[in-house]
Amino acid sequence: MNSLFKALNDDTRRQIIELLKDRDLNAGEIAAHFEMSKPSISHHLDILKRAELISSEKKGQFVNYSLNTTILEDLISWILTLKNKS
Amino acid sequence: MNSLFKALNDDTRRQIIELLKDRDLNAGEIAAHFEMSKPSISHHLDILKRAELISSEKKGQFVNYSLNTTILEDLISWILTLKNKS
DNA sequence: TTATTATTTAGATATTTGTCTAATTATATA
DNA sequence: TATATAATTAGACAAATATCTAAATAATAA
Repeated sequence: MNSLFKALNDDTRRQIIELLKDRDLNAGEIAAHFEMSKPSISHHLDILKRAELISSEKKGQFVNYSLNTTILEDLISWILTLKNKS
Repeated sequence: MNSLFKALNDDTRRQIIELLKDRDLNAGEIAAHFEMSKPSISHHLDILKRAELISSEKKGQFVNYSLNTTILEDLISWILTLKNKS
């Protein structure tokens, strides 16, 4: 869960997640949405990947990224245990 | 949401939240669960409070803290919008 | 093969964060 | 009033983080 919370604790990364909600995008397309340099975006993608929030697949020169919502189940479960006070 | 994600991005703070899930505790009781100094715990409590994850009430010398799950609704909503790809 | 494009890696740097000790504030009690 | 207890604030410092530019890697196209 540590890497998950870490990954979510950044506005740029949350925006990337929301971009990928609509459709898969390659690294360049993602970077185009931000004023930040490509290496910085690459770094954010790496953190999201480590948290398993996104996955990547190389297609020729491009690297396609897609959202991975499975890991969010764990987060929801954790939140729900808090809400159901025992 | 920024302060919420920030607050959740720390193991000690998540443990504090889980402690408060069971029952309200004062600052000293919370600190007793950790090896960390009281000022550090106080600092964590402040961050949790700013995120509205906990609230505090002074009772004599003591300050009682209690969990505030209302704010977690927003988090769940955000997660759910990600899961329902549009 | 050479040049171009897409992406990541490496290394530097400023900012943020978590932690500590010492000092302060506020309340309770002898 | 003087002392003890609970908690926070202040200030310092090391570690982590986000960002940048320059260099490296990989694939495509001339």
